Amino acid sequence: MGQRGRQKGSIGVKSKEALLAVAAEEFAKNGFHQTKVSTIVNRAGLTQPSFYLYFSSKEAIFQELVHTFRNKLINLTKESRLESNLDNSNLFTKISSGLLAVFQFFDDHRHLTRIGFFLADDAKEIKQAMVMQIAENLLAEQQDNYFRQDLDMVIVAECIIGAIERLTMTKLFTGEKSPQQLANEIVDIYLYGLQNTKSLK
Amino acid sequence: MGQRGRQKGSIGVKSKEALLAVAAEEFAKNGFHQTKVSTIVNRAGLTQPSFYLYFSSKEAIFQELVHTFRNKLINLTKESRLESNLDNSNLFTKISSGLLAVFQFFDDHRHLTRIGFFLADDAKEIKQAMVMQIAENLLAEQQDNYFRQDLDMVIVAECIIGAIERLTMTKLFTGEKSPQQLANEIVDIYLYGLQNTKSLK
DNA sequence: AAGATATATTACTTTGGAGTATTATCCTAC
DNA sequence: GTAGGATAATACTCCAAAGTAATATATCTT
Repeated sequence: MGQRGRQKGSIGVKSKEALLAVAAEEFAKNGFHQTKVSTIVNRAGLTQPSFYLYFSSKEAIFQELVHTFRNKLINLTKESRLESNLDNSNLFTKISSGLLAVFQFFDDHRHLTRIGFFLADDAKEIKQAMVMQIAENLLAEQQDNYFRQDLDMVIVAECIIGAIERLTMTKLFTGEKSPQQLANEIVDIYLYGLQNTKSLK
Repeated sequence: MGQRGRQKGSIGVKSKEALLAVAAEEFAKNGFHQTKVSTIVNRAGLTQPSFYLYFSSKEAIFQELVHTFRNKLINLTKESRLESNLDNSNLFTKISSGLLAVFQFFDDHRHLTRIGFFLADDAKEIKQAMVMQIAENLLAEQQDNYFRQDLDMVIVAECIIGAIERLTMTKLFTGEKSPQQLANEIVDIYLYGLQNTKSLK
């Protein structure tokens, strides 16, 4: 238990990674204030001062996790933009695959997602950025006359992000639905609406 | 400033109400942990020990606010259920007026809403209850063949609550949109969908 | 083999902020 | 006008948890 001094080769990178991994888990489970530095270091097999060898404060390690989330998310966005250029499938599939990428990403990074998307102070801005990007895409399709002309696409984008938020927590993270299912169901609802077009009324 | 002893008639009810009002504002603005009991009592023109005359702990006053929110919301639900029975307008108006009531309520109780709907630990259950209720209503309309038969109404309800959450924060509380506008826009989107039915494709 | 450096520990300080012991003042009832 | 309950203030205690000073040990370099 807890050797002193320098370990073989590792140069402490392992300790830092261990701290980040445990911190992600703890923050995701308990939020920022409920999470104690002492818990993080204990679970990482270290002691308090070692923590401050790698991070200047509790705030700092939290921000590093938020940053990681944001960067990964930005990369995802870039990738899926490239893909969708090559994509000549129909509208449903096009939109659905974009959503799929998001849900898949959230599912693959549950802890980071809880931190960066739900807990962080900057979650607001992160979501705002996503809204803008979705609104932009929707607007393009609208101008191509795929969508109704009378809709405010920013509002639509807000609704979609709201739906994503909610379904991520209640259906994805509970394991009730797969990323693919959620992507399809959202597109189905938003594209075609609830109304029975063969309605008898 | 700050007389000692009993005040005329008031029996301390005023102090309690002042504390609740200030606490609602502070919690809504800064969240639970960032809010200090010392700030609450200062702003209410009292001192720390007086606080504990009315509430057993900081947690207790927060819970009382959450409780108030929940009760008001439940009353709202009861009322709007009565109204919708008398209502023989069309589908759009029916759904819209239900949503309007919710947005109107949130707008009228911004602090309580932030606390009970976004900050509280029980927010999850409160929303869950709303989802179930909406899902129930939707299901009835679906069985009457107003809505497509192939949709999972729980998922739809989740999406709608997500949209409500999001629009409440970004459009209602910022003053960008009125309750009526939001209610109409949501119904429009969800009922008819995005797709251009007169599409040229 | 001997610094030098990185990594870790033991044991401590500090502080913000929740909650309290005690005392004082005002109002009502008798 | 005085006893007693209610409402308030002064001046604390207490504790959890962040952060630090001083020190020890393992490995790398030459």
